[in-house]
Amino acid sequence: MTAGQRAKNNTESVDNYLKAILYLSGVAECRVTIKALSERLLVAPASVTNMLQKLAAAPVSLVKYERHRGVQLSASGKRRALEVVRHHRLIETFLYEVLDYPIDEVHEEAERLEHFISERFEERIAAKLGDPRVDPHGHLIPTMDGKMPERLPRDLILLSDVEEAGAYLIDSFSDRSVNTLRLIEACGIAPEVRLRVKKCAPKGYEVSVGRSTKIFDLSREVARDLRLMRLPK
Amino acid sequence: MTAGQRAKNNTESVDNYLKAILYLSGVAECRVTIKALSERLLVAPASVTNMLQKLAAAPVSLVKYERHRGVQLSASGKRRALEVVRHHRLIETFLYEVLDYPIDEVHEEAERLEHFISERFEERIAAKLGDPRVDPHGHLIPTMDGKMPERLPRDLILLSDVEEAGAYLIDSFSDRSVNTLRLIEACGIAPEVRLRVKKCAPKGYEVSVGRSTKIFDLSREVARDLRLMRLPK
DNA sequence: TCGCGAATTTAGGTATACCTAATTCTTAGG
DNA sequence: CCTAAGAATTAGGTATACCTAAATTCGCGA
Ligand SMILES: [Mn+2]
Ligand SMILES: [Mn+2]
Ligand SMILES: [Mn+2]
Ligand SMILES: [Mn+2]
Repeated sequence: MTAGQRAKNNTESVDNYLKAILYLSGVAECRVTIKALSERLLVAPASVTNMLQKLAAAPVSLVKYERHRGVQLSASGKRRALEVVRHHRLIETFLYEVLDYPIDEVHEEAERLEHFISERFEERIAAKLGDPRVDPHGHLIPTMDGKMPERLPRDLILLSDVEEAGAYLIDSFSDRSVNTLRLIEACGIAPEVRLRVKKCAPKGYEVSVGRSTKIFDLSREVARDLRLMRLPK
Repeated sequence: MTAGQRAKNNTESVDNYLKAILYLSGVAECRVTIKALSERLLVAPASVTNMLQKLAAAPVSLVKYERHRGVQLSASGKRRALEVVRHHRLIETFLYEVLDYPIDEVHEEAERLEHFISERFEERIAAKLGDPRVDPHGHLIPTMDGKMPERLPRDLILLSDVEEAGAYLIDSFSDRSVNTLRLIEACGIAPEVRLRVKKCAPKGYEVSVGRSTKIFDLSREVARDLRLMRLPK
């Protein structure tokens, strides 16, 4: 990626479109609709169409776009999206581990800075952190060479989908809802920590965390933000 | 400063105008010409006039501007400029001390990031660094409450203005020229280090640094970037 | 004191990234 | 198989921050 190319393509706005497409297309990498992007980015559908046309028409096009049939990332679009996600998650880890940020403030700061740090900055914080594999929310960090690492095949389930009491391991949780994050932290919830589900009721869940026996009530709302790994019985 | 106000006023571009005015108006805070700003910011004079008119007309105006008579910072313009300079110098110090950046790379990174870090980020790196007084180039860091600290009254002189051999203390040096910075570092030059000037010739200077007896040749070019403190005899 | 050149300002234009309103396309249900 | 609701696109407009070229203003030196 030459300096010139980068200057033209990678504005903050473009980065955010690429990240949104990556996220919305999921592991199956299916086509993403204008409407979905419009909702995620809080931008009018007309603006999305406009931007996608530009991204597709660029000298080195970042998306595959066909009128009325949605978008997918091109190879270089995906490369850039993963680079930005790597920035985001490294920055979150750095803020949390080195600068002692409260967990509910790392996301917002990372969301801004991810677009403005240099390759050197990326390299230095990765080194400082010992090339971490996951961020403070348990999300995998794309590698230096631009690939999302394979996760060990885990039997993952959202807490909101759990229907029977039992023991689980916390895999990861959303980085977006400040309320959820505060609550989660108050319970001692963190990636790789044990979670015992005591009761599943329609309005919420009773759980205990780690080796503590204290019982916490988690709402359905919060439960949708919590991804668990089923433990073999 | 409310969030709304901030969103409207403090773009990267506005920040850079304010910093440039602060710098060019000097300690005497005299008026700055459009031409001087145009040259420092690498922007056409017409663009400068345009921007200054907007800054002056803003709901809370950032500059005092009168047609054909140059600009000065208003109280709030100065406050913001000093805040950005504080960001810049704290970031430089952080990159140098915590992330082990080479000295000649800190400025460029800081020049970008200074506009995008939050108050929390500022607070955390300042804490991590123990509220440093100066940056790695020896420049004073504005305080948290937005004032440039008084320097102890020092008898300062540029190396390029030195006319007689003698002993000096290095006060500070420019953060802008990568070439100068590399050279300076190779000599072991750093703030508060002793510099002995052995010979002043028209094409340059012969100096030794710290307790070393090794002689280095510094060009006039480089000498203009080096600020020294005269030592009492 | 007058005019000329430099500095500044005005006028008109570009690119990015948004917006709303009007139009067109797609497709699922009747 | 047709149609209308919803999705997408087009058309036309805004704000920021630049640009060049043309017009104006200032102040210094003859
Ligand atoms: Mn972002
Ligand atoms: Mn995260
Ligand atoms: Mn800057
Ligand atoms: Mn500096």
